[in-house]
Amino acid sequence: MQKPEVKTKRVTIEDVARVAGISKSTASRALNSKGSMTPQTRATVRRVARRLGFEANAHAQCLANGRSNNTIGFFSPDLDLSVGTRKMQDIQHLLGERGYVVPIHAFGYRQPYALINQAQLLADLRRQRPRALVCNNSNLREAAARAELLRYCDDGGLAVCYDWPLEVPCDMVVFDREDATYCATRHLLELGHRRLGFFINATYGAEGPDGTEPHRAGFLRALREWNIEPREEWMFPTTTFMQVEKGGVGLASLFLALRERPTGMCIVNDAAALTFMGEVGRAGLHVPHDVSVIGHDNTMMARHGPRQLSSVTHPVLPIACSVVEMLDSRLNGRYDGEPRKEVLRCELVVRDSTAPPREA
Amino acid sequence: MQKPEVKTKRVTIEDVARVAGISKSTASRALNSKGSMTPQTRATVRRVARRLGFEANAHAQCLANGRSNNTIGFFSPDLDLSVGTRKMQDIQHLLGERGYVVPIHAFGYRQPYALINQAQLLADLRRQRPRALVCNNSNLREAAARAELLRYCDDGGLAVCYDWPLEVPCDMVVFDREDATYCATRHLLELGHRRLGFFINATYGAEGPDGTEPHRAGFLRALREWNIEPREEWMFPTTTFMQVEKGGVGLASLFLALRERPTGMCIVNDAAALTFMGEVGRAGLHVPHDVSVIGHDNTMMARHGPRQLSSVTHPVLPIACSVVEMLDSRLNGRYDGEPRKEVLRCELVVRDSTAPPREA
DNA sequence: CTGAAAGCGCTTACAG
DNA sequence: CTGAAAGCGCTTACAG
Repeated sequence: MQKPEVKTKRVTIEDVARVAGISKSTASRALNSKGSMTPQTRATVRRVARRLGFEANAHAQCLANGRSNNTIGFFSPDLDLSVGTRKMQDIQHLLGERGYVVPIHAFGYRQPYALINQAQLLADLRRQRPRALVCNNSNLREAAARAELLRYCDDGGLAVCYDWPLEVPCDMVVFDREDATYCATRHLLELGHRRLGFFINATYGAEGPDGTEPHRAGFLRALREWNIEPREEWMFPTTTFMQVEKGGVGLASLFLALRERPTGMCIVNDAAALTFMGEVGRAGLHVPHDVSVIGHDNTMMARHGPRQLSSVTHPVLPIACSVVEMLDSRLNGRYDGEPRKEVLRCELVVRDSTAPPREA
Repeated sequence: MQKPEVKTKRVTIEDVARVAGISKSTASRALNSKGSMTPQTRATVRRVARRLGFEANAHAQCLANGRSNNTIGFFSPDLDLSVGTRKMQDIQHLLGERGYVVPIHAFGYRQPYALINQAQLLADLRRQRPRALVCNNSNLREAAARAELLRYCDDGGLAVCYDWPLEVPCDMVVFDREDATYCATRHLLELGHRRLGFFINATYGAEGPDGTEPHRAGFLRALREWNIEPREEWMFPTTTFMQVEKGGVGLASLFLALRERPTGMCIVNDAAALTFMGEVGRAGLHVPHDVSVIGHDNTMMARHGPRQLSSVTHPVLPIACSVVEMLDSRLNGRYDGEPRKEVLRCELVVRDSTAPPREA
């Protein structure tokens, strides 16, 4: 009683060996370019393998080898539509060039982070026994998830983390977010703004190791340097929209409802900044005359979109290169020392969404 | 001579069994909730496993089971910053809710597709023996890659493809792109435009099964219905920028250099449409008075950005739901018949980037 | 250069 | 309810 799809038996290395008239051992060596043997034999085995359509079972190989040799797990709680994904693209690509397969274990914004069991997912990934791990830990919220990562490292697993400082004994590339928002805010202050608002979307709102959200910290530091007291009602509430653009829409309505408004807005994320500009513009306000806006990340849309947006850069490619270089040096044994940490910073890009305030 | 990191031997199910004082077989059953046994025993085994930090080796399980039970491979030649990724988010999420782990094998835009060996990557994925495969085949260009997919299906592998019609015997959800661009173009025609331009970025330019690119085909069909001859110089050359926004910038400079310009532009991709609007706006043209613009996908930025953009929707969630439903019904044996095919369509969303042409 | 054998870590009939 | 044994498909010392 066969099922409609006759699941033909998979061809194994044993089949290849039999047809080629040699042993499994030799077949394996021929296929993996190991040991020495007659070029003759090697060629025959390969030909037979091709003809039979042999494909080594990756699981059996991993089991025999102890560790999968060329797959690197990529873990990221984020799969955004912006710089986060761009970094993943770059890292995956650079690693791909070096011969690695890098499946991405990421999670989009369909639901609040709280509902995703990050620890479980990391554990699942670890059970795959990848050769190494690349981990974007910027939204690795649960302590349990961090514990999983720590455990992976303690077990001798090779990992490189990026984007966020974390107390894990592995190489790390961090982007100085505090500094980024500080730079953005300072730009507004230097233009003469004294009434400043701040907004961040929840998807960017992970907390730093010291318990404070770094973007907010950078904003407050700049204000402190200028001896300005932050105004409660201008520290706009973090929204939990999974689509950051919606955050900008909500922000605009709060802003417009205000009796007394800031003259400058520091918004952590270009997309949110652009939708904010769109909404207040349609409400009759003029940017930058009525309100200056500075975003974060310096995306393509900030540069070339319908309205240009001042922003601070997010060093996507440098971060990716550093991650890959660190990983590669470990994989090749070029480096075998203490965990390294590299910090990368933003640059300010001024465009016409920021100008001195009207009253100045 | 031990290496600095003493790679402690991994704890196996054998260790668990030994400590718990029972056999491997029983330990396995206890951990996997199979067979029947004293609640006592089961509890003991689980406790021991937890205490020892046992984690089943996924490869060994797959090998023993014949097929990995809960990982579904997700293959996509794209990892964009728009609807493509949004669909992946949704599919991954919906599948995750059903208990599956869905690592994404995708490839970003760092380089032209030509340089990526899709066939090799698909073969690698297949060697992982996933429970099933979800495949976004919209940029599955190489015949070799298609052959790999076909082979996977022929070998009895379970797959669901989406986004693009392909001659593969598996369930399929396709978005009618020809129709989408037809609708967008018709909107311009109905407004009275007769001089129409068309632009598509290479990343969207895969060809349909009949050898024509469907968006272009939809554009031409609309023109034909209105008895309008397409003008060579207004069929703007497809650019190969990996970042679609740049496509809009290049398009703008070509457009501005034209002696005689179209009054309406049909642009396949909102991001490109928005950067186009930005660039021509800064060159002194007014949208929609000097030129009407309609995009594709109806993204958040089209709705809430600095300039609102008419667009046609891309049914992200419906596509994702259909894909998951089809897959789920097969996995659960609720359906076991012939390959199914579902076609989804766009809706037109009119905003203020389109208006009747000046001369009308 | 090549082959027989052991082993990777699990699961699952098959006996008891 | 539980255990001994076979087997999943490969690789790699170890002999020859």
